[in-house]
Amino acid sequence: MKWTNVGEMPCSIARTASVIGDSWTMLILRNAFMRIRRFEDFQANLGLTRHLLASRLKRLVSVGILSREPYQQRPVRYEYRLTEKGRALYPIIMALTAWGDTWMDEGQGAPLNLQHKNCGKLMHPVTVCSECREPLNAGEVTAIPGPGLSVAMAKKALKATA
Amino acid sequence: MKWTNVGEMPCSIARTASVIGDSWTMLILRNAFMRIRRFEDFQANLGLTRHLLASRLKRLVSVGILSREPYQQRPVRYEYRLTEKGRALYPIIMALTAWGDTWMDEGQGAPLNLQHKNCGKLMHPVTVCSECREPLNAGEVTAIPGPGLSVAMAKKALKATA
DNA sequence: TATGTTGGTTCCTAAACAGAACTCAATGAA
DNA sequence: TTCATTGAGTTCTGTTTAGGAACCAACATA
Repeated sequence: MKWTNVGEMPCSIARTASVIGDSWTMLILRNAFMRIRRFEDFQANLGLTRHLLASRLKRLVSVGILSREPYQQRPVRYEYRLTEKGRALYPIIMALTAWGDTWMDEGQGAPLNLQHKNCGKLMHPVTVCSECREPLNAGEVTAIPGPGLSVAMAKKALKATA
Repeated sequence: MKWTNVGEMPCSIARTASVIGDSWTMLILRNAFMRIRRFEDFQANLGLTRHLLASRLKRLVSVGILSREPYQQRPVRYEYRLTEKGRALYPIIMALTAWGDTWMDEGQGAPLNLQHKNCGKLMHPVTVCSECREPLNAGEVTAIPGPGLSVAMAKKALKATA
C-alpha cells in the first residue's frame, strides 16, 4: 500500500499519521507551538532543506493545521500560524515530550522542564479518562465500533460491488 | 541536516520523533497495542511492504520499544511484543486517536468509540497537568532549561573546540 | 549601484520506497 | 515420496522522495 492511501483507513491513528506522521512535520509543529512562524526561522531552527520545508508547510496549510497569512505588504511576506485544528495537536506534542523526557534522556534528565502557568508548578503531562479522571494505561481501554466505522465499511462494500 | 542526526538534538520531541516519527512506525505500534505480534499479521493488517516492515520492526527492537521473542521451536518463530518502554507510548497513541476522532472524522463520527474498563464509561483521553489536574492547552506551559540541556550544550561546546 | 532579506524554486545526485518474486526451514497432506 | 503451505523474512527492479546547493524575485538599505 502506498502511504498516500493510509489516510483513507477508518482509523483515527492512521488518519492522524497521514497528516503529521512525517518526521519533519512533527518538528515543524513543535516549532510552531514555540511561536515560530516564518520560513527562515523554521529553516534555521530545524536545518531541514528549504525544499522539504516548503512542501511540508504547504501540506500543513492544505489540511488546515497551519494558516498562511501576510504579515507585511511590499514586499508581501507570509507567516504560518497554527489554526484551531493545529492548536488541538497540543496533547500530542505534550505526550511526545513526556515520553522523550522519560525514555530518551540518556540518563541526563529532561532537556526542558515544564511549568504550568495556571498553577505555577513544575509538571509533566498525564493522559486521563475524561469521565473518571484516572490515568490511562495500555489495556485499560476497549475499542467499540463507532459511527465512522460503519460508514467506512458501507463505502468499501459499495466499491467492491462496482 | 539529515534525518539521522535529528535524534541527537537536545529536544524530547526530536528524540521521540527520531524513533517513532516515521509514518508506518506509528501504525505498527497501534497494531502492537491491539495485540498484534507477528510479522504476517502486521503485514496483512497494514499492507506495507514486507521489506519495510522488517526494517521498522528491527529498528523498534533495537531502540527497546519492542522485544523479539520466540513463541515456538521447530521451526523457531518470533513475535514482537511491546516492552515497558513501548507500553509507555500509550498516551501518544491515545492523543493521536483523540485528535483524529475530532478533526479527521469527515463528519461521520469516530471510527471507534473508547470505553474505559475501570469506570465502564465511554470516554476520550484528556491531557492534564500532573499537579493541578487541569487540562493542558497550548500556551499554558512554559519550558525551563533542564539538566539534559546543559549537558547537551557542554557536549556541543566540547565538540566545537576539538 | 551593490548588498542584504525573505520566501521560495530548480537542478542534480543519493537514499528510501512499492511491488513482486524468491529463499529457507519445518510440516502437513496425497 | 512428492507437493503444497506457513511464517519470517531477503532480493530485485523501477519509481519517489530527500539532501545539498545554487538560483530567482521583490523589495530595502548603504
